[in-house]
Amino acid sequence: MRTIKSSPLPPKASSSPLASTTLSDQAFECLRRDVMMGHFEPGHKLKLDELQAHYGFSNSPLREAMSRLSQDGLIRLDDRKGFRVCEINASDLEDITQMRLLLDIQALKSALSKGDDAWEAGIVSSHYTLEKLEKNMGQGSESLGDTWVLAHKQFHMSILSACHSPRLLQGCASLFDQAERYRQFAAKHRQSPRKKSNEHHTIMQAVLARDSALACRLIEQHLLNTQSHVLSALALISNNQH
Amino acid sequence: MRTIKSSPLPPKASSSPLASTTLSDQAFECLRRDVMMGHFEPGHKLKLDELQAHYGFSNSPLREAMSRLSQDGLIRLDDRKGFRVCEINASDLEDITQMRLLLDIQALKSALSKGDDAWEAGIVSSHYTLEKLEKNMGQGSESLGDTWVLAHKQFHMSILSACHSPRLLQGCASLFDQAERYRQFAAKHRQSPRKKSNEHHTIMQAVLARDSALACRLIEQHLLNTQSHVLSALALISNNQH
DNA sequence: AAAAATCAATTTTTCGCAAATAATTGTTTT
DNA sequence: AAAACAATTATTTGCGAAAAATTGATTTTT
Repeated sequence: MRTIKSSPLPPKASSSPLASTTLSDQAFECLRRDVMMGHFEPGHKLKLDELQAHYGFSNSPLREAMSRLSQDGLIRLDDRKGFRVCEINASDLEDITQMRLLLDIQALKSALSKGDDAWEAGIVSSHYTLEKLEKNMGQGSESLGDTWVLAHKQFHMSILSACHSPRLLQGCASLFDQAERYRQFAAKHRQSPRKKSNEHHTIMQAVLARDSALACRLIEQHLLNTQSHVLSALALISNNQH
Repeated sequence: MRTIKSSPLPPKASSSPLASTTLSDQAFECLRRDVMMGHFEPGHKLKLDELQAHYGFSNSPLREAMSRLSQDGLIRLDDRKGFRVCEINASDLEDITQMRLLLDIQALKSALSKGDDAWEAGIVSSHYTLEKLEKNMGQGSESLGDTWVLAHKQFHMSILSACHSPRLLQGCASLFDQAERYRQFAAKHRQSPRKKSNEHHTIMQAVLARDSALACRLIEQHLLNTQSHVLSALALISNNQH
């Protein structure tokens, strides 16, 4: 069962108005986005022909994009057996969460000590966008989920953005994408509607108040909540399929 | 000035007797090794023709290998300007070291609490190999440096190997490679001979004794020592070139 | 007759080559 | 001397061929 909802056909990346980038880059972004958004089922085989037909990119750029992606924990490359989207399971999610606890909290501490006024403004801005999007939730089209994911990532990364370490930031971003895939999967296979919470607002308040201890505690809880939420969804599904 | 010392010509990876792997994989390993070992100058442009001539791999496998490598912090990909080996500078090294302090120590704690007898045996074994290699240092050929690098990495990773988190382990390994590149660079541009130290032995003792606090402190010192050593070498060079 | 194994055919991945597109270098002209 | 232009160089990308794996079928054996 294939589930590709986005990206019509031609090299037309939705969020990249400039076409001056490489085709490989565009393919990379499209694929990363679609895998993260859960537009592909977890174990799905990524056949070259199908991707060519769906994206409009040709052999070489797609292959390069997937090669890059395979180093990022989203898709896997079996020797001589092609590419496939990484499978998901409980222990892998726990690994992701543990890493996030380590990296995100470190990045948060660094950001809190180094952030300036522009940084604070960025946080307020992205939070505003996120909240507004959540208010209109449920009515719009299916692509609204995509914009929420982007806004959600933007909010979290804006908080960490004042951290000076490029590697730490990239690690956090990469882990966010991997976790987001799990969240999307749980959201898709869930009957009860999304439970509203104002965790993001509370986090923002603590961050703006530069209350490091509180902010760290809240982020930690946020990550653990997400994990347990997805874990229970995973358990439900494996039960249903039995 | 090109400085490629290894890998004669054909697809003959030195440490991979099985030729059943993909050409892309072989190219990936060769390139990673050669960049890590410092066989390429830091800013060096990686032209397809040159690499084809030196390794014997053709266009496509090389391109895929470099695409993968570019996600790993060793080589860089400028849009439409090809690939080049990442440049080195003091602040980047500091970033690497900070990340290593974060990840390695976490992995060490985890390993210390989970390691079994086989784990201990692995540490003793790799340390023995490393020490033996260091005794014969300075007499052998130039490829002896390469084997030392491998043994050195093997020793450090054998300590961490009991850590259960795949992501943490991979992160430590990746950072090790990046740091190793700096170490190689410092070693190459250094007049005073390598100063002997028994840090590795001390670390091993603390690890085998499961003294977590001591082991963490020693690893921390080890990483910081390496950093300051390379930093002073970097400073010397930038002075000389002025 | 059923199960296992060998073999053939199709599908898919991998790789090399060449054309097209972009960037760089050197030259000429204003 | 500066700017525009032309020629060379290099990267990017599409395509086809070869190698490998998967699938399905036929045969053999129990």
